[in-house]
Amino acid sequence: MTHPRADRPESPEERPVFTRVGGFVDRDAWTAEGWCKIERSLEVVGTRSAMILIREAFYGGRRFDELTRRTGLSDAVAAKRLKQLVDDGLMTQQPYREPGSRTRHEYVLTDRGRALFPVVVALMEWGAGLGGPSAGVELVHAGCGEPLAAAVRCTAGHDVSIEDTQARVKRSRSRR
Amino acid sequence: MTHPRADRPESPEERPVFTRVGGFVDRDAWTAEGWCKIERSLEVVGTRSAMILIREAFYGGRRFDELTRRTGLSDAVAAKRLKQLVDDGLMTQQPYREPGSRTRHEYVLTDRGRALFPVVVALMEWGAGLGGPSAGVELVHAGCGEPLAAAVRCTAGHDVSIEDTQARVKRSRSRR
DNA sequence: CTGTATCCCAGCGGATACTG
DNA sequence: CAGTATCCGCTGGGATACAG
Repeated sequence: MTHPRADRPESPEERPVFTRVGGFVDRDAWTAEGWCKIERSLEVVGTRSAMILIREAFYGGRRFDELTRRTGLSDAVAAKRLKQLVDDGLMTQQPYREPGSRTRHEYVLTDRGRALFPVVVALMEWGAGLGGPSAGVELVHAGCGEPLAAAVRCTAGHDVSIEDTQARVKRSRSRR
Repeated sequence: MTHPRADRPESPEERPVFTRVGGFVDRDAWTAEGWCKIERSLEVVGTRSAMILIREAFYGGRRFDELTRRTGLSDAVAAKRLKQLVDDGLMTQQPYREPGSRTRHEYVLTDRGRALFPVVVALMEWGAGLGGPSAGVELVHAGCGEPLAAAVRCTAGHDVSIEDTQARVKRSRSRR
């Protein structure tokens, strides 16, 4: 049943990608009901404005003013996207009172938003490899000062490379 | 100079994000010349079509037909995006000859494309947390069968959490 | 200061028809 | 089979003006 099978045994210029295991899906099963988890993610954070607002939130931005100015987004776009991020549960608006002034709201990341940490790090790392100015914000480990890098591991704790990755279809005996 | 400073020392409902170190940038420096590495990434893989074509390439898709059918993209969009991905150096087109038929081209990921591995894994993992059908493609470690997860580490090898992350501005004394 | 409302344009992505 | 060309609707995002 879980018997390894190379889908295209010998290919020209073998550049390893995931090993496909079992009968692999085709289009019908794919697009059927949002099976692809990447597409699901992109429906929420697939826009430029969403990702850079989240970046800015990780950098510590909280107030509307801060978030728009430091992202360079227009008020309208920022407001719309922030509302969507709140609706989607990535941020919440918390009342906040500065001594002596009236109550404000601050946007703070929820756990779901904070769970994008590896995504943000991975995108930053990959973007750094594209060339361009090497200046900008750099993320480092507070403990030792070394820069961060995204890694892939299995839940058993092993480091996993692309060659060691198997892609298999998980069927969840759904009704119908 | 690199003296730690909490930008907003005590905030309501302290939800940790990155510690900002040094004078933090503002909008002018930001948008100036593409300093943000995330924005740089998004200019290349910021569209839905780009990401899911790359996903499909990781799954082993190579031929134009395969890539369009399994992504559900229209021919036109797939062709346009694939051309862009080739131009941007994420894929190459390799001639490929099936015994007995004429020469074809296959799209294969370059090293730069394959470097998106952590991004893909991180997005899949995050998307799985959004709910929806739990079926679909699952990535596992071929060695032990356990599912993959994205992790963040420093180059010294320590696991790094959000709380242990410092964001600092790297100025690269650029000309002008 | 924190948004909302409107107008506008560019780009994404689908559908269809056509080429080599 | 592997695209290209055209048309067209939708949305993202900027600008500007206005509101609480």
